[in-house]
Amino acid sequence: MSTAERLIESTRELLWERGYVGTSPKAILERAGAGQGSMYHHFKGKPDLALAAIRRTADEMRATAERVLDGPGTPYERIEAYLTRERDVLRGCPVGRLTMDPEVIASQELRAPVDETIDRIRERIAHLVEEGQEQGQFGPELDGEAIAATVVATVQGGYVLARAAGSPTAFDAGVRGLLSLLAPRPAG
Amino acid sequence: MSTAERLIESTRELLWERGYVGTSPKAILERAGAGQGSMYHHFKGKPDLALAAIRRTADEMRATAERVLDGPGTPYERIEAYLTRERDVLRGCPVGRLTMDPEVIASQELRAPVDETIDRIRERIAHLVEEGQEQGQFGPELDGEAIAATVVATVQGGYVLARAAGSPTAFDAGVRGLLSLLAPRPAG
DNA sequence: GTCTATATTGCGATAGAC
DNA sequence: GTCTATCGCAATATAGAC
Repeated sequence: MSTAERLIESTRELLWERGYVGTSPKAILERAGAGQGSMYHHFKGKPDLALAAIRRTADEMRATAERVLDGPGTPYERIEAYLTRERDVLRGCPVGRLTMDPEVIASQELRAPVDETIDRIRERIAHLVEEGQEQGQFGPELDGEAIAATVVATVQGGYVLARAAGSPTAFDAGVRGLLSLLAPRPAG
Repeated sequence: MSTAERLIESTRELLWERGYVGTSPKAILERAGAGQGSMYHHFKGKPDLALAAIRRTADEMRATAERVLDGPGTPYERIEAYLTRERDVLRGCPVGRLTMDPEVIASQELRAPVDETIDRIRERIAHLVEEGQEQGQFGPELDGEAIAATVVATVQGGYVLARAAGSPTAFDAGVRGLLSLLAPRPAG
């Protein structure tokens, strides 16, 4: 792996663990096994390197989510698959956690990949809910966009509950609760 | 307001805006209008001051939530009141945001008030769901603990969606979606 | 109790040798 | 391209005057 690659990968790990304000160039360099010069040769500085790392993490997460949401099964089953896919719950969401970072939120550039990724997933789920309605799996009274926001929020908030408690139990409970509310009508 | 009070209040504001790793003693002192000596006279250091601030914020949030959850109305109405109470959505949750802070999570002492507050609210909502079931307002197939986790997660995750988008719209959509799923059965 | 002065360490970036 | 050396400044804390 090239030095630039190792810098990006180290930054991704640290952004996930400690966020942007909690991640120092020094820590990145130590993890990547590189010196100061390498970083400033390949990147303009910390924000530039972080942007590359955030973009990659966001793209990866979007791909992972869409693989499940576009996979096999009924709309309900695909939403269920999205909600229950394996996650390292206590680590939190590498994209969502960035929204709690003041410097990410203050920067139009750093926030953009976060916004776009979450938005894309939300839209994909909204569309699935509408498909489910056409098939009679979900009631016609539901608003696809609103349900999609609830689904994504339950995941993102599940991480908060789990990390607060130091246990993934609450994440699983939140997902289970939502699935029980979403469960297809017997007529479905 | 005493110097110690001003230090705690300034710390609360900064923890909300920037988290623990993003908040420096210098910034606290500037906001409080105090010198280095005052802080180290009243508190053992940054962690000690942060603990006082977190405890107060957690206690306040718990009281605010319980005031609504123990207020008037049916179980559904009280959960609705909790979900729709006025919030400064783009600022995020002053308690929940701390779960994304590596140093808060690493410290048993700093995490405890966060854990206890979220847990208390969750338990109160779980109990409300069970009351609603006894009154036939919610279906007997629901699990109170799971629904409570979904409710709290929707709020916490709603902040994530809103901050990602730079607009409170998604928070409101998530809440609306959840309320539509929770809506009392017509028979209720 | 509060202040200023100071110590030590690390941050984020630059310079320039190799 | 990568390294070490260095810069200017802030983080966290201590010392000691007032």
